[in-house]
Amino acid sequence: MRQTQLFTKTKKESPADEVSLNAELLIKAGFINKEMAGVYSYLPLGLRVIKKIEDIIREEMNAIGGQEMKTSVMQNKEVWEKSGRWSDEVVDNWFKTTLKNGGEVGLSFTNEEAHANIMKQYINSYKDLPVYSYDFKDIFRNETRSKSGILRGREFYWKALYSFSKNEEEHNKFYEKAKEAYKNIFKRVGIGHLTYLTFASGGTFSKFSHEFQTLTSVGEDTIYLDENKGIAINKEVYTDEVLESLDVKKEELVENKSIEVGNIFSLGTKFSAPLNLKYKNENGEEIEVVMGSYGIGLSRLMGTVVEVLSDDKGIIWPDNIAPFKVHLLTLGKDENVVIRAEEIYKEFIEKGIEVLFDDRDDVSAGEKFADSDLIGIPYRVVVSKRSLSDGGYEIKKRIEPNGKILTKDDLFDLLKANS
RNA sequence: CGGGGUGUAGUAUAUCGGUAGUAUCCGUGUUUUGGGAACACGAGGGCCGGGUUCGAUUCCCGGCACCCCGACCA
Repeated sequence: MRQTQLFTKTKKESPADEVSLNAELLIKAGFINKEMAGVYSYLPLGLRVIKKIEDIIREEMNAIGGQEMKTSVMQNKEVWEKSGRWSDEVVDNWFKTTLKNGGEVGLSFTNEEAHANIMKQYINSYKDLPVYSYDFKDIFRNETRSKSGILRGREFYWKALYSFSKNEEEHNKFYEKAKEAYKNIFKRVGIGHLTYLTFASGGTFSKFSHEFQTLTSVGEDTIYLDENKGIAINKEVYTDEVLESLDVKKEELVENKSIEVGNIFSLGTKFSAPLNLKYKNENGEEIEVVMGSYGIGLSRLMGTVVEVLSDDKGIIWPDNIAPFKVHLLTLGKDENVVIRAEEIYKEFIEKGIEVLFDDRDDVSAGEKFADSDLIGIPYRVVVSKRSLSDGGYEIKKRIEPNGKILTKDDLFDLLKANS
């Protein structure tokens, strides 16, 4: 894409009404637009990142048998009354509204009921199980206080998968697979090295739930990390008993602030019982379905990446979720420079390498570099009089201080080797 | 929901009870191009409602919005 065609522009000034780093950088670089507290629009660059994250999650969910669907945002009150979660006394952060005919609807704040209710239509026999359904969805929560940019919004984007299994054993097998899939996701998104499987409170049907916590000082959670074992314990379940059951020693734990980027949870029959979600086994007996829930906040994940990977110049996107792989810059209006840049731009496109081409001819070199650092695309390729007289194209990784001059063939070889 | 703070051009800010200033951004022109270029000219502003006052952007009251701390949540 040509930067002259991109309608967003970078801002030099930080927004006055944002303190959090993720919002500051994402707004300055033109990835998101703030609409109101806790509500952000995703602009072309930001949407590209969200879609990259979405693709990674989709691949991992499909790999463990997930089937994608899209559940409605408007939710049927009756279904939620059955599960006991319609009342404001039970859930106080619903966004609810009234229909013209007087009926009430709510906007999705979570998805267990929606999925389980659909499954009532399709799960009748043991032959129908297991089933793993998921969707990507905008979720609405009437938070009393949203904060930290896109880390905690009133409207946010998530993936939720629900597992429907015949029994505990079948459930547990899938649960372990989901755990591995989640590890893959955070690794592929680029924060695997900072993200830890964390034991948290489980509820009625299991001792623990599992959270994926990314270390960052802006996090809202406190965890106790055992670096060697690669696991952590949420403060909410940090007791001697728990430590013993997990075979970790207090002396080896380090307290950290962290943000929950995902969680997986055994639900047992908490929803299948009230919603009457049952199947018949081989003997014709009716059995309640065993459920599990597996969530990731994509918008929060994007914000977390920005929080933990940026530097003083701007964002540093990991290769897998960067809006583009290459940021191509021309310096100067020299005719030969422009011709060579146009040439290599076409070649990037032909080779299927995602490229943002800073083809602006009225912008100084310094400004182009500053913008490029702020936007944070992994590879910067410069075409200028100097680079051409030095023998080709300068390529520099965003995370490295210095670049090098390569011929076109070597440049494409390098990019190919790193894709 | 408790506590604290802030609302001035697109953005970031200054001053002031009496014609609202600067930077950036934007438009025009000339000269520039390897780390946010220079000059000239031009356009653009006081959250909403009420009160005090000859006069309010400024002071007072109410509302709304936004930020931060706490409680609560992916």
